[in-house]
Amino acid sequence: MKNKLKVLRAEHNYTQDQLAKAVEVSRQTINAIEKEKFDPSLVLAIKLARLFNTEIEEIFIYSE
Amino acid sequence: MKNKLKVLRAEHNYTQDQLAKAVEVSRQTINAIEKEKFDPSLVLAIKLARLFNTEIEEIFIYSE
DNA sequence: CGATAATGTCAAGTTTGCTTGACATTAATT
DNA sequence: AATTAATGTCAAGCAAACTTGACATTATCG
Repeated sequence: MKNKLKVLRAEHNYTQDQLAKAVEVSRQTINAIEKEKFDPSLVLAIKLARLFNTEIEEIFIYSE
Repeated sequence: MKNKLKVLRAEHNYTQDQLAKAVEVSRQTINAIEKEKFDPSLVLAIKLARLFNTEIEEIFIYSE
């Protein structure tokens, strides 16, 4: 799964740490997702979409 | 998190087993999600939304 | 009623998401 | 150049998602 987290975060002027706090996960989790080490849980994906005022599938692109 | 899986599945005339196969998980996983034992992964949520031609947040309702 | 399909549930095990803590690298500021 | 902020990454551990296998209960149907 690909994602546009880093871009969205930049557009909204958040550091990884600030974003982590805003969605209540650790900074390492945000970093790992940006680096596509793993995918977020559904709850985290929802929180991120809401924070950035967009749809989950605008952030997370899944093919197949 | 609440969800409308059971209703959607009924509307589309799927058995739990058929749905499980359609989204490539076990029947028990579908059952557990319907019974709200746990939430699906993001990938599974996306597959379900696509199969039912709807949005993730139309199926999975998260508050807070 | 009796058979079969569908659903519910439990246990045990694997994988994945996420945590804390630590430290190294890179970018920004002074 | 030196300090600080931000990011990258690793390890160890816990929790949640998901698996297989088994069996019990509830619907459906001949």
